[in-house]
Amino acid sequence: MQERYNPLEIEQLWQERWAAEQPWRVSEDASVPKYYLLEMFPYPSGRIHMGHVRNYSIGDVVARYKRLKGFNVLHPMGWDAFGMPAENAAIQHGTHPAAWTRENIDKMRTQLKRMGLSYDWERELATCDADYYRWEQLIFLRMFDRGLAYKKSAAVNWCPECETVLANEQVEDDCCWRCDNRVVQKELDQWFFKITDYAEELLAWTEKMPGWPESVLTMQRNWIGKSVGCEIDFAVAGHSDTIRVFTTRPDTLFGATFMSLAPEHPLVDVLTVPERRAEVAAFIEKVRAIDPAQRTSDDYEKEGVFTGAYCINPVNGEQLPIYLGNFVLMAYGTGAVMAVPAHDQRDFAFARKYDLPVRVVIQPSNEILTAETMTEAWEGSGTMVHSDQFDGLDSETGKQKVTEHLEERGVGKASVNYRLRDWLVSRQRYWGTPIPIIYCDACGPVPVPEADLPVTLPTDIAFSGEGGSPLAKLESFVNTTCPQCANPARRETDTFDTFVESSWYFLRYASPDWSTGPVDAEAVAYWLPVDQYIGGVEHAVMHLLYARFWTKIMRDLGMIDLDEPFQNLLTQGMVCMETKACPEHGWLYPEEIAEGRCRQCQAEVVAGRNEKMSKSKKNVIDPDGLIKRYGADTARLFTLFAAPPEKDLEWNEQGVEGCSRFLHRVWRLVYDNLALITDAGDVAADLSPAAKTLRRQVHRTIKKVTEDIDGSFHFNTAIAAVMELVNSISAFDEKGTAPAVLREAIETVVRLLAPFVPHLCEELWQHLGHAQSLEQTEWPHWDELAMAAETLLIVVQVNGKVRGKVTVPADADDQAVEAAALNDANVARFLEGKSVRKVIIVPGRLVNVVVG
RNA sequence: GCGGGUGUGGUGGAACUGGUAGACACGCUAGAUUUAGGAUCUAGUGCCGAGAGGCGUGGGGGUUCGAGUCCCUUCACCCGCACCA
Repeated sequence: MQERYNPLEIEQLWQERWAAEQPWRVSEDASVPKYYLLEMFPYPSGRIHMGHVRNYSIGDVVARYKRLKGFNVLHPMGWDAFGMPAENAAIQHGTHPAAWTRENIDKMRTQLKRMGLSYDWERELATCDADYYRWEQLIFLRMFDRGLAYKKSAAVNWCPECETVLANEQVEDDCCWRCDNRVVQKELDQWFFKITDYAEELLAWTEKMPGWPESVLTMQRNWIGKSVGCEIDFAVAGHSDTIRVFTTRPDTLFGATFMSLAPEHPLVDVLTVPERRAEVAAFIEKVRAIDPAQRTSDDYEKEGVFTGAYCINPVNGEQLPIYLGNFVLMAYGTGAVMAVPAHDQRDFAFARKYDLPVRVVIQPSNEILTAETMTEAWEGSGTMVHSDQFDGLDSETGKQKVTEHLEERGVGKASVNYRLRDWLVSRQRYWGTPIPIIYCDACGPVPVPEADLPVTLPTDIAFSGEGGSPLAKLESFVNTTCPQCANPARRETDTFDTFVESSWYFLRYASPDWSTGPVDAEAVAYWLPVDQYIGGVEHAVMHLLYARFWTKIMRDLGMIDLDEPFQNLLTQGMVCMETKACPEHGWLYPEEIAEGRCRQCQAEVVAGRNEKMSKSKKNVIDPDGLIKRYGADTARLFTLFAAPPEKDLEWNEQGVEGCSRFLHRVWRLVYDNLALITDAGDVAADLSPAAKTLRRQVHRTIKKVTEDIDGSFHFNTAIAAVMELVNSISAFDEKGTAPAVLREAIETVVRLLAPFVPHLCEELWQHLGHAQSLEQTEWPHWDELAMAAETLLIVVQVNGKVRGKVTVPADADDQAVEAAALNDANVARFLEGKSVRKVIIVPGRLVNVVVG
């Protein structure tokens, strides 16, 4: 054994051995309990970043721990390989997206292997493989067949200069990122998945997922946004049309004083009176340019325009003017809102601005509202007034009664609305899964026959960044024949949102080479659900909701028997770092800064905020350098020790040194004591007090580390506990007389650290004389007997302030503890001249003496 | 704006069900030692105070024998918001 710990050398050795032996390949084995551990797969950007290092280090600890606990652990890795960056690289550097992506995958695979992560690499998959996406196309066809995939018009960001669709990310201050021209909203025919059909089920299951963080479930519930209410039809005066509204407050119907329509509402054209057309058109044009999220915020100035038309309130026959409002969205509800200014803040603001009447119909219990004196809407409950036969009802009962009344008269019905919208899945881009549809002039949209799958993404293609999707310009791809009538036809050139690929990769891992369908149902039945899913909190809603939806789709298509894909979810925090900028050159990488100054212009660098590490802000640390300098074990240990996984991790390079130092200490601990413990026998029955104390700590540490890993993933405190044990072993001064206790202690350190720093521990385990790998061992057990203490330290307070500490036998009763506490010299000092009113005893912990 | 989080020493963080606030580590200070090594070892290190002691978990208020933890209120920061992945 070498005197010095040389991480780079031993890590290379063990990684070579792992590559040759592939110890983490698994197959189904009904005789062993399975454990499916999954970390969110990466986008192959080319380099791993600290977020990956953290995510995969966390996962690897759990994978290695579960194997030692006897589970058959599935721990796969793959690549979310489609996406915009590959296409951007093609536009900017002329590289082909496929080549760029493959190269990046190779680089990142090497980096992940360099970290010593225990994956079953045989199951590796990349979503850009036709063998993967062909099954996605198949599932799409079956969804299309059942009406779960459909086309409708939707607005996209459009750059008139580049004549191309822009992602939200490509829009900077309402302008195109490439040409800086103003972006407009354009209506295009788009593919949607009917996730709204599953809204109720997705919502209901959130009540049955105890393995998920409550915060994530809450976010998903809010995203689905179920609201119970009522649809009401308003006839339009002088027209045959009616306007349907959705409201959660039918009890306020008598307070409606006007109607607000979304600018995109289909009736706008029909209703608007000729003399107001110009004004209405101008208003629609203005609203279109604004981001919907912005225009519906409470802060945004409420604006509208009168159409000149009126509708009729079905309960009292009143004529209500019809306006367009910038705060009404076509995508939510029916795109029309009955306006009740007295009881809705947005309507109130609108009414005050356009001088429309306010009518109070709900009176709260603690004040009297009047339309003239109100400064904001009363949105709470109360008693119904000015509502004819409903007067005097409380508003909750009123909701029901008014709904019943409308239903009887056939002008309304109880209804449920969701905030959730159908999933827009088509993208006007090249680097994605082709949507398998053919457009025929005679037959319309025709699905590609399943036997013709996959529709392969062509590779002979040019990228300019202008003129829309490159696929649409490739005649050899576009031109085809109709599968139904054999006449010339055109292929769909849109591709899928990359969220589609990531919605089922975890199912494919169960049988990655299955060639007769998306998955082998038996393999899925064995491995799924994922027992532990780990990934960034930023995926709390979209990815995790789409994956749940897709699982239910595959279930309903009869492909799998599974309701929910992820049993337990751990959402890790982000890795953050302070952004730094030069007034001249903008954001700077750490290496572009020397002594607080910009290397280029010597200007003083301005520190920004702590934000998520991102290339655009240049506040990134390249894990490669870290690994090259300290080794993978130190990099892993540091990310795990710096913070508990669910919290954001603020990057601080200095802590790395400490972790490296600790591993050197562990190495020395073994090296220095090797001769002493090599021939140590069993632990003796009668131990000295010091040996007993060390042994007690050994077993308490086993318990602590086990519970920290298994229950809460609090690896930082697990590591701290082992550090404390190492400190105690170093300070143990009976090493020569109690070698068996010393050996047990040292071996425990090595075994407990194995999931965290596997290379080092395997190496030390070998030096400790074990022929078998640590992986063949069982996770250590703790011995309650060895943990028991003979004395306890009791804190003594006087009026809640600590005044002393006493040591008592572990079996002392309350009386004895109280006597010992009152006897303590410093405590006695504080009791002098005062009378004891009460003594509170917390067994095993504390005595509080209350004096007056 | 809506939704979800976070806030504790100079720094990262610890604290079981309301019971010693600051474990462990970084940094810093002093000393020792050395075959000068990304060294190691010993002691110290929340703030104020000579000390006794007092003060301290973003701010303000409350409940309690006792509050980082529970309640009310307020501030600051971070993440997501449907075409980034």
